This record gives sequence, structure tokens and C-alpha cells, in this order.
Amino acid sequence: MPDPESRDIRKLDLFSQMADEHFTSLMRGAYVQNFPAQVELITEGEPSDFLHILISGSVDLFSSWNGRDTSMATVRPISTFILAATIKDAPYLMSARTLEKSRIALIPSQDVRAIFDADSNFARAIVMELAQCYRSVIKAQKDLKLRTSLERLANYLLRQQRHAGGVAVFELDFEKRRLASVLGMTPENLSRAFKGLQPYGVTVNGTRITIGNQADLEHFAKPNPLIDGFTS
Amino acid sequence: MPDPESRDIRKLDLFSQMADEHFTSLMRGAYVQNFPAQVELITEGEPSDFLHILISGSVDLFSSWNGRDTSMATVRPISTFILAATIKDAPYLMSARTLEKSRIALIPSQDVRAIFDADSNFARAIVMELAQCYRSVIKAQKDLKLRTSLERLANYLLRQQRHAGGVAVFELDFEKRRLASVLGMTPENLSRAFKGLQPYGVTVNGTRITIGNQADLEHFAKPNPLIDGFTS
DNA sequence: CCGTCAGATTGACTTTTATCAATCGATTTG
DNA sequence: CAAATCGATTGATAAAAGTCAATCTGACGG
Repeated sequence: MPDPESRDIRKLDLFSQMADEHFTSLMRGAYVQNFPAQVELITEGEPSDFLHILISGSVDLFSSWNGRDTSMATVRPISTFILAATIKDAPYLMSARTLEKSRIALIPSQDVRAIFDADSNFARAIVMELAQCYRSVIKAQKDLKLRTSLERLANYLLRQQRHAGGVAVFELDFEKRRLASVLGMTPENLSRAFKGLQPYGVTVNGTRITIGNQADLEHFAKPNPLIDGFTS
Repeated sequence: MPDPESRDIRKLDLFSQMADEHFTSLMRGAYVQNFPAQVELITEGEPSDFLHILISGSVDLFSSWNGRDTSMATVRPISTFILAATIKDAPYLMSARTLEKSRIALIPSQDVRAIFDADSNFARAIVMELAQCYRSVIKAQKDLKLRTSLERLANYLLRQQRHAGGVAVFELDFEKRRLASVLGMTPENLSRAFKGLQPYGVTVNGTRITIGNQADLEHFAKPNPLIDGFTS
């Protein structure tokens, strides 16, 4: 693996505190590969042979049942995915596919588990990462169970806006069809939901969103740190 | 804390492999309390001062937003709850209330974090527990996003039946209103959903469920290990 | 034993969401 | 450039789920 990439991975919370020797050992066993867009990297149900680290590009985590499918999350660089399955040595619960050309490091799950046993700083980092992931999913579940699709969209826009620095005009970082799937609705419904937010000052032009009246939208959306998580 | 209870707690995966000395130290700092039914033990948003261990009774984890609320999970003995918040030293994302008279051990979060640093077997157990919790929530989310309420109910019944040993007649272990909330629907809708399963051989009498035609129900429900989790 | 009460059920109705089909628009491709 | 294509949008309709109000039922206390 090229040195600069290794250094970037080292900076991740998951790896930043572990012993040099252990990190080097992990990286020695790692493969790095470039994938084109729309490649299925992982299929749910398969054994979890590798911890994946997305170095560049983006990856969709999705799941299927009975002919339907839904997007569970999008992974953006630099971060790992499928840590829980790796650690538990259990089958993947989600499939993963590249959304664009992506560069991905693959660390054999066995190595991760071995170093986890040997390096208590790494073990602690894994705990923190898993706790974080768990809390994220709990928030997503609250979002799904407590809000209508219009409310989910409104809050999504506010989160996205915050992520963009709080400006009034920003870009969606999803294709709309995937956004619909992430929010748990159909693309048709998403179109209508955008219209439903017009009275609160939201205008849409392609992927460009304008929030014309911040207070109005927030009054409708009622964002909450325990769901939308400005903190932890 | 009485000795037999301490022994039962010791048997939990979370504590079974740790050093005696550390376990004793954790238990020394623990409080054990009896609570009546319908007591709110934890309110979401509050700092997480204690890891909770349910010794007997049952506890509902729920969450509220904008005047609505939803039941996220039910905790049954013997198990811990709110581990992630304790570890992260972050606010609770869910509230908890006793469903019946319950006996609960409270371990100061600080102690848990200290022993976590000192005992690598404990750290490993925490990782496993968190990974397990994470995967459970992912499954719940797939259930919510990929299935209609009728399908969720059908699969819930099959899970419950398996839990009861696979017999044709078994009892719901929830009040129906809470079951409705767990499944993400209204009590009225749950009533109708039970009727909707009659064509597949399901009959209901109070909390007593009879599955008259196993094959029919399974054909409709299409249970899947990656959602309904007979394995891990 | 009767009245009370809470949860469950039912019916009527509304709202929300999905589905299907058609169209639009932008981009790609031969 | 023109045709093809894919995603987004729109309209019409259907299905799913929620709401509100009334009734039923069974457990409990007086």
C-alpha cells in the first residue's frame, strides 16, 4: 500500500492509538484495490472475510428481501465498514456496492481479530466505533418510527445543510432515487415531499437545495439532537 | 448484593470471562434496587451514569419525539441495557421504564469504563456485546424498511413461536398495545393485522396464538435469517 | 354481584404512501 | 445530430396505515 494512504488510514480513530508494530502488521496483510462504479463488493449472507476501508469514492450499503431492496447507509472516505460482522465472524447483514469509482483497502478479518486481542488501544477504539455505529442506527430507527416521510426529509435537509456549513444553498450528495430509499420512501413520493416543503421555503433545482426560510423549516422539522445528532 | 444474584450476573457473557478481582470490584460499587411497575428509570437525553442490569421483571426501552412515542425494545432478565451510552459517556438515546415489578443492579458508568481499561477479557466481551446489539438493530431496521406491517406481524409470530419451542399454540409476551408499538403500528392496525392473518391459519384468543397452518404462514411471511436471526 | 375501568376491537373516514403509466428533460451514444 | 436512455416528475388510482368514536370484554374493587 502506498505510504500516503497508509498514513491517512492511520489517522482514523480506529487506528490512531494502536502500536506502530500492530498497525504495520495489519497493513502488511492488506490488499488495496480499485473498483469501477456499480460493483457489488459484498453480498449479504456471505461470511465476512475482510474489514473494508474506503479510501476514495463512495459505497452504498443496502439490503434486500422478497424482491424489494432498501438503502441502509452510504459510506464516504475515509472510513471502515462492516466492522461488526468482522469482529463477530458472522455473515454480513448488508450488501455493499460502489456508487462511483472507488479505492478500497481490505484487511483480512482474521488479522483484525488477532490484533484486537493483542492491542488494547485498538480494542478500545473498536469499542468506541461500535458504540458509535450502534447509536447511529438507533437514531435512524427513531427517525423512521417517529416521523412521517415529510418530516424525515425536512430533517435530512437540515442535517445536510449543517454539514455544508449552515449556508442557505447547498447540494444534495445523493442521487434522488437513493435519497428516497435511504429515507424509506419511493422516488415518486420524494418528489411530492419536496413540493410539500415549498410552503416552508424550500426550493429545489436538480440537486441544488435552497432554504429560503430557516426558522419556518426548523419550526416544521423540529430537529432533535437525540435523533439528528449534532453532538454524539 | 446477595450472592446468588451476583453469581447470575457473573454468568452473563459480558462478565463471565473477566478477572475475579475486577468483577468483585464492579459488584462492590453496584447498587441493587427494586422498582414497582411503570417507573421511568431513565429519560432520554440524560447523562448515562449507570450501566443497568435487569435481574428480574421487565423493562421497556422507548423513545419520544414531538408528542409521539414508540417502543424500541423490551429487556428481559438477565441482561444489561444502555451499554453503548455508558461506554461512550454520552446521553441516553432511549428512555426506560419498568413494565412490572423489577429488580435492577446499577453499576456506575465510571467503574465500567475503568475496568474496561484494565481487563482485556472484559473489553473483548463488551466488543462482542456491542457488535451483537448493533446487528440486532440493523435487523430491526431491515424489518421496518422492507416489510409491510402484516409481514412484520407474521414474522414476529414465527419468531415468538420458535422462541416458545416451535409449538403450534403459544402466548404473546407483550401487551398488544406495546406489541403494536414495537412493530411500528397502531393498536387498531394490529387488531386488523391479526384478522389479516386468519387466511393463513392464525387464530388469536387474548394473548394465546394458534398457528393452524405452519407452511401457509411461512409461505406468506418468508422469514429470513438475516432479518429474523435464527443464527447470530 | 355490580359498576368501573382499561385495553381491545370494530366501523367509518381521512391521510399517507405506494403503484402504474405517461411525460419530461438532460445526457449519452451511435 | 438524432435516437436512445435513464432519472425525475406528474397525474390518476389503489393500497396501507392512522384517526376518531363507539362498543365490547374481561379484570378488579367496592
